[in-house]
Amino acid sequence: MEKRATIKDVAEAAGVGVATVSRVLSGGSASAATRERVLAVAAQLDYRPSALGRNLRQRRTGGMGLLVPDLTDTFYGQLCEGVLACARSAGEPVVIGSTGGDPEQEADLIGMLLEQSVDRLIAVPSGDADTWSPVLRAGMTVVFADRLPLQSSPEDVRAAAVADLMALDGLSAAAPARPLDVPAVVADDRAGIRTAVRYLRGLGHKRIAFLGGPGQEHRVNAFREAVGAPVDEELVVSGTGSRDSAYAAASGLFQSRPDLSAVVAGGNVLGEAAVLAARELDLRVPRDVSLVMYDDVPWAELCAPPLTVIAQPGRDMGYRAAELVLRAGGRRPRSVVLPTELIIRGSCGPHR
Amino acid sequence: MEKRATIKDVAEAAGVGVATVSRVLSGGSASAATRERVLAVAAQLDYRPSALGRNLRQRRTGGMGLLVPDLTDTFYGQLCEGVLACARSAGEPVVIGSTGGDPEQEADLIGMLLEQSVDRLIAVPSGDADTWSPVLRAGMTVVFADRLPLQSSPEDVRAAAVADLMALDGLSAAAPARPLDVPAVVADDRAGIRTAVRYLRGLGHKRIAFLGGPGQEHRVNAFREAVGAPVDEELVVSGTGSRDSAYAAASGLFQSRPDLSAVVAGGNVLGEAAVLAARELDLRVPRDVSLVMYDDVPWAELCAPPLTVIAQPGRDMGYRAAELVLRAGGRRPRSVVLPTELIIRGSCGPHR
DNA sequence: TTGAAAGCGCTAACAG
DNA sequence: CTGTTAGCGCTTTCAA
Repeated sequence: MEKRATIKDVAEAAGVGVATVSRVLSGGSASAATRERVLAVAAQLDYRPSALGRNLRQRRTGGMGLLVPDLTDTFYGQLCEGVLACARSAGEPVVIGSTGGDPEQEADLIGMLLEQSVDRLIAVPSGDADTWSPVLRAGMTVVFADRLPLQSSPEDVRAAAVADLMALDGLSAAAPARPLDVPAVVADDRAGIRTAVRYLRGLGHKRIAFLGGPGQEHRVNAFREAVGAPVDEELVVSGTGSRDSAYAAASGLFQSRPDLSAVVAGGNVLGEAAVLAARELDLRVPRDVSLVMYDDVPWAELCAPPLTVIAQPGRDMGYRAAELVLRAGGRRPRSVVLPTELIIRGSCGPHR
Repeated sequence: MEKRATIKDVAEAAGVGVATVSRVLSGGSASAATRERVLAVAAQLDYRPSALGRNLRQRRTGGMGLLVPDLTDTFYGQLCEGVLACARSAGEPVVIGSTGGDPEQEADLIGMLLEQSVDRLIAVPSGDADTWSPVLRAGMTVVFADRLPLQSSPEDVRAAAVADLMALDGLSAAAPARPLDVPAVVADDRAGIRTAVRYLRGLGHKRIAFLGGPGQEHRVNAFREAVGAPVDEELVVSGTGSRDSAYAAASGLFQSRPDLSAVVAGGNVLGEAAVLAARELDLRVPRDVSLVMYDDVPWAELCAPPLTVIAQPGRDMGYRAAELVLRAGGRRPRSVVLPTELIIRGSCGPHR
C-alpha cells in the first residue's frame, strides 16, 4: 500500500510548478510542450488528482446527494438507477440515503450531507416545507423527484397541495403560493389518476376506493378531483409507508366497505398489499374487486391476474432530476412533468 | 445563503484556541468549564464541523462505497437497505454505484471512489480477481457481499470457485488458494441449492435445470454438486444479467429441453424470466414444470402460483457487510456465511 | 505562459 | 489543560 502521487510529485518530476500542473489537468492554458510533458509524467506516475484537496479549496463537494424513502420499493430502485446513470456519465459521485419515509431520519441525513458539504440534492421528500426551507437557505441546490413536500401549516395543507398541482399543470390559481420554489420532476399524477378513474367508471364501477401512502397528497387530491364531489371519504385511506401498514389499510378498507367494487392503489407497495389483503379475504380480482396500481413494475405482469397499472417512468424521472441538479448553473431550472400511461392487463373487470 | 461558521469562528467567540475546540468536539480532554463554554458557543453559532477539512487532514474520506449490479433487482435493494441502516446508525455517508454487472463500469466506479479517497468499500463484484487485486493493493478495505470475484486465469476458474466454497465452509482444500484474501458476507448457497434440489428430487423430478446469471458460479457449482455426476450440461444455462437475456435463456432452455420437469432459478430476476417464459410457451407451473427461485421477494407470494423460494437474508447481508467494513480496525475480519431457508409455496409439484 | 504563495477547515504535534 | 503552528492537496490570484 504505497501512497498516491500528489500534484507536487508531478510538478517536481516534470520540472514545473504545481500551478502549471493544475492548469494543464483542468484544461487551462499552457504551451504545447509543457502540456505534453506534464501529461506524460502524470500518466507515468499514475497520478489521480485528489478530490479532497480540490473540494476543500472550493469549499464544496462535487457530486450529489440522493434521498429516497425505501430501496426495496421497486419504483425507487428505478428512480435511483436513473440518477446513477446520469451521475456516472458525468463522473460524479452520489451519496445515497434511505429515509424510510420518516422526516426525522430525513433531517438526520440532510445534516450528514451538509456536514459533507454536498450542495446538490435530489430528494423524494418526506418532511414538509418547514423542514426543507432551512436546507434551501443553507444554499443547497435541491431538485425534488416523484413528489413535493407538503405545506407545513396544518390549516391549508390541502389547498396548497391543490394549488401546487395546478401550478405544475400550468394553471394559474388564486390559492396560496406554492410551498417551496424548488424545481421538481414528477409524474402527471392528475392525468394518471383521472385516466384510471375514467377507465373504471367506464367499466361500470361506482364505488371506487383510493389506497394511498404517506406523501401521496397529490394523488389523493387528484383522486378526489377525478371522482368528483361528493367524495365518499371512507373510501380514501392511507397507510404509513411500511408494508405492514399498507396491508392493514387495505384489509381495513375491504372489510369496512364491502360495497366497494374497485380500488386504485397509489404505489406498488400499496398494490401489493391490496392483492394480498383481497386474497386473504377471499375477494377475487377482478371478479369481486377491480384493481389499478400506480407504478409499472416487472412483477405486475406475473401477478394473477396480471395487474392493470398506471405506469410512470421511474428511470427517466431520476435521470432528468440528476440532469437538473447538475445543470443548475445559477439559473433555476423549470420543473418537469412526465407523462403516465394506463397499461391495461387483467385486474379490472366490469362491475357486477 | 450565509456561509457556515468555521472552527476558527467558534474559537474566537469562545476565547480559546482552535485546537481546544477541536478537542472538545471530538471528545478530547478539556476542563469542564472550557468544554461547556465551547459547546455553548458552538451550538449558538450552529457550528457544524466540515468533513472537508477533516478528510483532507486525515487523507481519507469517512464513510464507505457501495457497488451493486442493479438497484431494480429487489434483492440488491434489500442488501442496500441493510448497508444504509448500518451506515446511518454510524453517521457515515455512503457513496453508491450501480455497475450493471459490467466489469468496465465497475472499474470506472472504483476509479471514482479512489479519486474521492473513499477507502472502504462494500461490493457485489462483477469483475474478476485481476480487477480487484489493484484495489486491495491501493489500500482499500473491501468486503464482498453476495458473491466473490472469479479467479481470473481462464483455466482453473472452476477449481478456484470450488476451493473458495470449501474454504468458506471451513473445509481444507488441496485446490488452488482462494483468489483473493478479502472478507465476504455471502449466503450458504451450497446448502440452499442442495436443499432445493433434494426437495425437487423428493417430488420425483429427475431432469432439473439451473438458470443462472453472471457471477453465479458458486451457485452453478453448488447445483452441479447437488445433482451429482453425471451433470447434464444442457440443463445448466446462464443469462448475462439483463432481464431480456434472462428471458432468452429461460425460453431457450424450455424449448431445447422439453423433457425437463423442474428448474432452479439462481435469482429473482431469473425467476421472473422463468415464469414469463413458461407462460409464453404455455407451460403450466407447477403442472408442467416446477420452479424454485433464489431470493425471497415480496412479489413471490403474489405470483400465480406463489413461488417456492430459497430465501436469503438480503438486508442482514448488507448490514453485516457494513459492520465488517466499518469495524475493520487493522485486523482483517473473518468472512460470514448466512443461512438460507427453503420456503415452500405453490410452484413445485410432483413429477408427472 | 509560468511560478510563488496564500489559503480552504481541520487535526495533531509540540510547547507552555 | 491549552494555545501555537504546521501542514493535508488543491486552485487561484498575482507577479514576473
